[in-house]
Amino acid sequence: MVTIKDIAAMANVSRSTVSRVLNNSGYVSEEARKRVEEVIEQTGYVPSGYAKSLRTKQTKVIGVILPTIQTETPSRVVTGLGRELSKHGYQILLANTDHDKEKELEYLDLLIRQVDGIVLIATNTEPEIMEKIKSIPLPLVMIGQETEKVMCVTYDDYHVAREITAFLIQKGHRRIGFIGVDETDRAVGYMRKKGFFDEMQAHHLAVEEAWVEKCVFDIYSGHEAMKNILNRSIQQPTAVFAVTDRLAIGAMSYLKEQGLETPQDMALVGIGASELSQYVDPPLTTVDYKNESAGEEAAKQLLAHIQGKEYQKKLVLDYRLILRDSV
Amino acid sequence: MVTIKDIAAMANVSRSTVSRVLNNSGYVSEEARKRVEEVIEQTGYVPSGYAKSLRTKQTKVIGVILPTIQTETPSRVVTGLGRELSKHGYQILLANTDHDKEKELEYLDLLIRQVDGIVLIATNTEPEIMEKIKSIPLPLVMIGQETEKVMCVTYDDYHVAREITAFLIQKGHRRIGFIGVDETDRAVGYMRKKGFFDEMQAHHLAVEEAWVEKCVFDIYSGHEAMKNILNRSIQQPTAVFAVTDRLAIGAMSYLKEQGLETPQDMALVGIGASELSQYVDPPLTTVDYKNESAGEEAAKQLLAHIQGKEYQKKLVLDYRLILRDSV
DNA sequence: ACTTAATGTGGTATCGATACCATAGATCTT
DNA sequence: AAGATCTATGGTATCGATACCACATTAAGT
Repeated sequence: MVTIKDIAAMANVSRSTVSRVLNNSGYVSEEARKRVEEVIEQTGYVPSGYAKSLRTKQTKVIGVILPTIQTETPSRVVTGLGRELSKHGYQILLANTDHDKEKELEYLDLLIRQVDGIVLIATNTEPEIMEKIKSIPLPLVMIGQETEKVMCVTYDDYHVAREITAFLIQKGHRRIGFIGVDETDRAVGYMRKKGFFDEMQAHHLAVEEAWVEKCVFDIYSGHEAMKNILNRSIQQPTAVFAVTDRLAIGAMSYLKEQGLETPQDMALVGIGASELSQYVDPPLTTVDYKNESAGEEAAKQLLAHIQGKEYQKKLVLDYRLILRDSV
Repeated sequence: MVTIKDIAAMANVSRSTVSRVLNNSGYVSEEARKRVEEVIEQTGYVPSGYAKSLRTKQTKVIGVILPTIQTETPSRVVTGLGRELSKHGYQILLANTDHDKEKELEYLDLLIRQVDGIVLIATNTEPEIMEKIKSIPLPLVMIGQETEKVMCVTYDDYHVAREITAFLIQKGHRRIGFIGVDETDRAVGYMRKKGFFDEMQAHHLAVEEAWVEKCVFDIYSGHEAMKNILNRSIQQPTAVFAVTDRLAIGAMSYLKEQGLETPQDMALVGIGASELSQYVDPPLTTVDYKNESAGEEAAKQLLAHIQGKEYQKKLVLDYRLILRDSV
């Protein structure tokens, strides 16, 4: 492998001069610069990243910890992150936890000495992880979950839930079911649920226990939830609010199996604006969270922090209701 | 930041001994080991990855270049890659080209000095890129495209296309349309098309020009293709083979708009076994390429190569037809 | 013309780890 | 009992880059 030393020898200058050319720093004569650049061109020399990092304490790499890249939310966020980071010469080191909380901790430790900053697409806010996060001596931004003393880019899950619930009510629905997820996921599990119940209560509408289901994050789980709701309820709801599109689509597939029509027999809403949502039949009413922007914003704030510039500690992003035929 | 030197001082041993403890190499007395481990525990010391890399010439990082992570094929492959790589302590550096061929070249250069190996989820096999690839002094594996002298993990696109075409014919279809992509994508564009035409010819079935469309990789493009086929054909086909599920689903959405029934008015097949495919109405007949296995296999072969073990230069993976109601 | 500043270049220490060698004492051979 | 071998440890060079300083040389300022 060709090193800076070789380039220096071949161009008849010192390593220092080559380094100056490489980094466009200090004084270099046109003549010397040209010679060095030619040699670099000829040899296809690329500086060693780790040698550079060792000296400069900068890796130009951002670690991204996420639960999966198989669903649209994280993959969109990563796309946004990548787009913004690459503009500034940063790269992404991917740490996929596969929904394993242990690994989240492991990766945090592992990344510490390899990256300049960390983006955490979080799924839970348990104390153990929160403590670990606060102990990380590195700029870190959490996406999707709000926590004290940590940089966060979040969505307004509570008001989204209220708004979409209000929309169902406005459409005339009085008996509304709810398909949620575990509340250890504070944003998706707790806040969306709270928004739903608060809005229902504000309209003096009761929510029967039989109409409420807790799922994991997959389509089949939504299918089962709808089955449970229908089989268990004495008086059935006329609409169901599912906290993710995938759950709503699972629910819809069960309705279809039973020969029930959406929205006539049962209206449905989801959250996420997944690609699926517009191609199911009928197209699903949902909320666009603009995940790519979230990624871009997170990257911007993180880079600002790294570069010692001013940055926003908390950022709550905008959203957009997408009204389609499922209601 | 605490370094190996600090640990050595605190544990009253030399840096060499700490290094031996860290790497479980050479001789270390129980006593010394315990002292070192305690200090490491207390301080939360993590060795500097780049210092280590500089000395050992190993980064334990694999670069992954892909066109997007927003579609299921690459994201599944990356999941498989990650799963296998993390078992061996390797991490993934993600390079998203956003379908930009220029960036593919750039990233190849950029990664050279930062990773131990490269995985390329390729979309085209143009000479420029192929030459670059062959010049890379690093183990590299291509996924999804076959090329000479390069490690490849591929699918048997040609036979898949023949088989699924044969299936349509066996179901009684004689007039079959085709929605493909640009042939610079050799696997998806060229091989699948060739398989389709060869199988049709083997059955002495003609394919009218009006039934053939070339798309880009998105759902809307499939929608437009179906529109074109229907509007242009004098005698319309009774089935259409789309080379990806997304194209098929786009086509299906156009049929639905026009009040046409699948499969009665028009049968449809795709390739890819996307999650969407089972939740559209009717569920789509498609082919499962087991992308996660492809990722895992690619990782295994790449690691074998890196470790100087024996590895397979070419690997053609299995597939599975999934018969659903769209035919 | 003589100080001061700007330009250009090279030498050396250093980042934080590992590799490799030297050394010393304990244990084993024969 | 002398040499060989095993165990345990430390010292030093090194990986490939940058930082920083020292020193020329040239240009500018008064």
